[in-house]
Amino acid sequence: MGSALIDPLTRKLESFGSLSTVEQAALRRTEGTRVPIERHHDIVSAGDQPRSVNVLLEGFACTYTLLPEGKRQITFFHLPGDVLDLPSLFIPVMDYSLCSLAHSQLLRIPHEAMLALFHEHPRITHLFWRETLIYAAIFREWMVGIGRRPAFASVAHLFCELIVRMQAIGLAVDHQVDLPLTQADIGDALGLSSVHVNRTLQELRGAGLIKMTRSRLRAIDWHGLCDAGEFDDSYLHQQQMG
Amino acid sequence: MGSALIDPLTRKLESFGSLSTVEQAALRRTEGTRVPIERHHDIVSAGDQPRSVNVLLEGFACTYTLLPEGKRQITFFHLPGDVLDLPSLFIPVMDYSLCSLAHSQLLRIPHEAMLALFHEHPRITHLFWRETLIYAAIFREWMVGIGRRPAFASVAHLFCELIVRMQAIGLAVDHQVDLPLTQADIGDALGLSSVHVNRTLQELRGAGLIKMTRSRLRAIDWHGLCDAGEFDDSYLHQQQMG
DNA sequence: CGGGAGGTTGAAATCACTCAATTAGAGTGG
DNA sequence: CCACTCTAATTGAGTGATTTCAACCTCCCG
Repeated sequence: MGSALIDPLTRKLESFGSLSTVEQAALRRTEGTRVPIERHHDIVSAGDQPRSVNVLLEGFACTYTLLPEGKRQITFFHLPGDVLDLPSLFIPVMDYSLCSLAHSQLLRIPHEAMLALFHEHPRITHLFWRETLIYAAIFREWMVGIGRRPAFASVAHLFCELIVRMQAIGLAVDHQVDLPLTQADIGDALGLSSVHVNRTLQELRGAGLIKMTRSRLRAIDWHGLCDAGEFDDSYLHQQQMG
Repeated sequence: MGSALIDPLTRKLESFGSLSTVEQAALRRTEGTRVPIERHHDIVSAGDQPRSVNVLLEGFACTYTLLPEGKRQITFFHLPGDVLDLPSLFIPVMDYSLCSLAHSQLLRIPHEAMLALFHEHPRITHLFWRETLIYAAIFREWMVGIGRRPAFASVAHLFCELIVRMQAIGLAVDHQVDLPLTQADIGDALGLSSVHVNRTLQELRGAGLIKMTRSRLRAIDWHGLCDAGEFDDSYLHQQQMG
């Protein structure tokens, strides 16, 4: 059943480590329910105690936290192949919320199935742990950007990260990606107001670094964009580059 | 040899999950070399490819990243019991640097010994993984603070986090802790200038929330401090509270 | 041809930064 | 025990980045 469905997960895991045929087969055999989800719907909310884990098969999602005054901080953008709520396997209560940013497809896998997979395949366990550690590296890089980089560099860096991550799973060609992000989303990720994001995007366009329509981002000058964002992809620890 | 030394690690692991006597014994049996380290010395640097892992036995350390222009972003404060460079087990090249903030004691454990421990004790593996996930939750909370909270709340939140984490390992009594942080360190962690940190600390003192000497922090009004920082300790997922 | 979400613009206000000088403290050597 | 020194804390003034508020525009979709 999961057969073709779980492919994005396999592809993602293989973007930073290799799997044996046996392990690939075990992943494919893992049971799960396909769940479609509309744009801008919560997938899991802070405080929930999930009994299953959600794999993003298609679409786009984000992790976020809401502050008392109503401000929002997005703490991660999830791409196809990501396990959205892996922490729920080891930490019963969710401390963050998840929201779809585009019409998406999820694969819902029961905790038991996931834990059985880990039990039987230690290398898969290590790959998932490795993924957790790479996410932590991405978090650190976001902290650097939010804390110490001015808006221009910060936005450039985010775009570089997303393009490289999309490329690693085959969803970007030629530094060009579908990005269903509003300027408010970008601002909430980088700690900026949407007005300031708007002006910063104009600067990036003016500098000839990017072209951007409603839902498509293209890096016209990839090296220039990397420079502007002080971007060095080594922290993403990709096995291969696109 | 590691016998008495590894205790802080055991205590830390038990602060968010329980260990059997067998598992505790296995941890105690793990070989390692004790290494003292001066204040303000790098323990590991970005780009290194360590063959061993460092446990902080005593003292205080931080993870940081240096930007081209010389700015620094601290991305984590490590307390006794923390494994400082666990990622090096699964990710060969370090993407961050580590620095001691006080005279400290390390326990250096070879990668093989660590991996053997994981191989033989799956529950220890899961506890360490759980620790990694809790760190990720702390990272998210830092992003929220850096990105969306004004300085006053941001500093208050950081102090709350450190006091609770110190309490969990028995190093804080009565909301009072030894904190060998300069105002520049605090600023580099929160994305603020040291001048602004100075003024913010004066406000916190003026509001009757804290008392602070060079290396000692005391929350005079714990609830007030939590309010000011919008602090809710659930994201730290502590097993027990001190 | 509305309606609504998201993008764009301008002006005023604010938070935080930089620069530069001064003070306080802790440790050291004589 | 006192000068000396270095690091860290403090202060003031001027600047700059980013926010807020509020209005207006534009595009997409039904």
